[in-house]
Amino acid sequence: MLEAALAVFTEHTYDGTAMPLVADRAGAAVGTIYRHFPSKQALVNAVFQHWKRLMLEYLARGARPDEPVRAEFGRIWSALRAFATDHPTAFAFLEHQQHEGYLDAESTALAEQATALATDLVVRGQRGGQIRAGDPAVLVALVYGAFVGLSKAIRAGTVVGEDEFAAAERAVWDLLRAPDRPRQRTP
Amino acid sequence: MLEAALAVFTEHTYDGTAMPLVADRAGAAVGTIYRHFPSKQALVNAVFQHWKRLMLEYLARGARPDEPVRAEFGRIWSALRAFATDHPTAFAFLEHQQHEGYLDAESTALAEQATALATDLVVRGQRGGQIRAGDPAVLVALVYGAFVGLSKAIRAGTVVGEDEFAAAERAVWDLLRAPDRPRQRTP
Amino acid sequence: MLEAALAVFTEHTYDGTAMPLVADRAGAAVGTIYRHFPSKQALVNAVFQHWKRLMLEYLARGARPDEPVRAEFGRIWSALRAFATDHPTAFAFLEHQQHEGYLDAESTALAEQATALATDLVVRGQRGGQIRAGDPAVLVALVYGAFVGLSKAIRAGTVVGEDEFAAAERAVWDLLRAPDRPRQRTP
Amino acid sequence: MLEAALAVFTEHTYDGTAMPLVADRAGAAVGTIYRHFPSKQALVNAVFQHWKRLMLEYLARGARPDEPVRAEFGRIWSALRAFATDHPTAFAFLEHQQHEGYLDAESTALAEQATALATDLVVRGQRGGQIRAGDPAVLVALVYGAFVGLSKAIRAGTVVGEDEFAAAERAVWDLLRAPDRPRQRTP
DNA sequence: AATGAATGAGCATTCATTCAT
DNA sequence: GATGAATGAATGCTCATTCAT
Repeated sequence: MLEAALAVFTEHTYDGTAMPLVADRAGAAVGTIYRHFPSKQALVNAVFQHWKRLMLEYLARGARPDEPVRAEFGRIWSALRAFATDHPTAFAFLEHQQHEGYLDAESTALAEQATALATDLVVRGQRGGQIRAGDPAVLVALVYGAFVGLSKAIRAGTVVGEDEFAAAERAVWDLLRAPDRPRQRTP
Repeated sequence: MLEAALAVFTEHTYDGTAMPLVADRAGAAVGTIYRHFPSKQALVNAVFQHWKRLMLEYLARGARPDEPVRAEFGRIWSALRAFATDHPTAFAFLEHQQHEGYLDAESTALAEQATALATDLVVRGQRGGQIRAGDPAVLVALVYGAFVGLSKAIRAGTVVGEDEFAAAERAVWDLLRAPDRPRQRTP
Repeated sequence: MLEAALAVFTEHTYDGTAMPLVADRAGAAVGTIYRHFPSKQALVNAVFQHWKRLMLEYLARGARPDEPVRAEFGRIWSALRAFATDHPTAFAFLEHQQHEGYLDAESTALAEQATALATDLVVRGQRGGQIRAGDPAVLVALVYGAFVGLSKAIRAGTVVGEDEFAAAERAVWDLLRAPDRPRQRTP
Repeated sequence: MLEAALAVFTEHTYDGTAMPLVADRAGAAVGTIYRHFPSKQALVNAVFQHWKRLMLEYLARGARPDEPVRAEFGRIWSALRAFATDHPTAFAFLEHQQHEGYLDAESTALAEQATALATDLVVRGQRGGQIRAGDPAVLVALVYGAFVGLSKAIRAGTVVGEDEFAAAERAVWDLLRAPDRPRQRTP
């Protein structure tokens, strides 16, 4: 049922989705949905939380304490990629802007958890000199934005192979990583 | 009226926006909107086209033929920044995903025009060796995505000063630019 | 303008007709109609009265006092025919049932005038023995109904030539005329 | 619900009838109507077909093969009378002109079926010499028109008793029947 | 627990009418 | 006098939600 709701919400927007449509897709009756979720809003939030949690699991998977920042970035990038590949609809749904209107506190908290994870990485990288200086929030925004842009392009039809994806990862790391000292000084 | 429509569409989604709401915001009656636009869909498209065109103007502004690629990137970045600063709501509206359902051919064409502009820059940069190899569509997706991510953060409350913005520009250029040869070879 | 109103009211029903449509057809602006008629209802009534009056003129035309009943019937039949031929749209409009909702007192009075004229003929014919006995209202209803049915068929596409029309007139007169005494009694 | 729809459509015209009005009359909510009929147009057609079919049943009732034409006419007349008496609103509804705009193919076919039935009778009567010569369509139009005119009068308040009705039937048969030969020749 | 018919507020859109130009 | 843009109530229709089965 969460599956069905995810599909139609992603296809039609929250406001553009009629409950009967969700029911049809789920192969259940409207009334049945209301037995499990008190309202449409509760349903989207359940959907959001379900997949955001799964995404967080992907991100946490294989994490090692004291992992080098560069490697951690690579692992996170791969995790995002895996999630977006395994659950493309879910990823599309999660990244849609304008969830603001109907997301509840728990959903918002979950979303922030993902951001916190990324911010933490950036901060550690900055401390260790591997990641360039500047507001971590800005860097996270740029990097996550880049990833979202890429996924959007993929969903829109751009074919991105294994190599291409790895190249993209390196490109984004170049966005993040501290510039070489010599380069900065010499004209 | 385009102003009012922009505001409410951005706040509430296309489907989430009721025409009376547009009317209220415009300080006009519902019927009046229908004198100017035959339907809600025509209205969003008018809004989309109006601001997309303005954005294209910003991007074209100050362009010089034979401008070096690095400089051109900087100018485009500044143009985007200027547009997003001057018309934050419009920028938010334009970058919303899921426009697909209701945009007409002309709107889509306009959107592609902007992408073409960016792709063109990337291709030229690749030919000249300033921009890294790879599918230009992927690079454009990453870069535009990064910019969108940044604007989203700004709209969400992150304060980004002049310096910070310039730093972000350099970071994104690092995403784009061809890596230094020596760095790749030496351990 | 009455012409235009007649046309659209006949094509679309009173309720189904929008004032802008009347305006378009009349080649005038909507406001202009309201300069001449205070409301849509006033307009239909003007239309109704205009053509009902004309129809009454047709019926009165060529009337002779002390004309034999049979001849008078023929003349009235021809008058109806002439009116329905000269102003087919007007005839169609006038004969539409369900005028009740919006016709005012004067329109109703005019309609009754036509009925009175026919009833008077029937009563005189009954007194003179040329027209069969029975409630004159019933006979008038049958005869006028027959004429309306015929016009409807014509408007629907049935082609009715001069001879056919004369034959129809004789048939309807047979409906009206007193049956021959001998026929009733002798087998 | 068909009952309620019939009532309001007959009182107010198709275009003049608002769906909430139908709902009120049916003692149901607007949405409920739309569970049973996909649109207002579908509703009128359902109403039309329901009663037109019933009327056809009335007409078919008691038909005998090889029934003499005169008797068949009487039976049909009685059937019409019975239908118009049992279902006066339905009869009024069915006979309103200008159904053209919204009736669908099936409704139209049903209407033609009734006409065909009458035309068939006339043709047989003409072959047997009982019914006067001439375009059967014209005769059917006159006769059905006469019946409609009568019903209209009745609905408008004219009281028509059993005898009166039988007399009307004879009068209309006189419209239809072939004139006596002798009458035509002798002065 | 599941169903889906019923509800009525709400939506996009139209239309009679007004009124500044 | 004529115009047609503006108005907002009303229309056909949809949809989140309820509830008897």
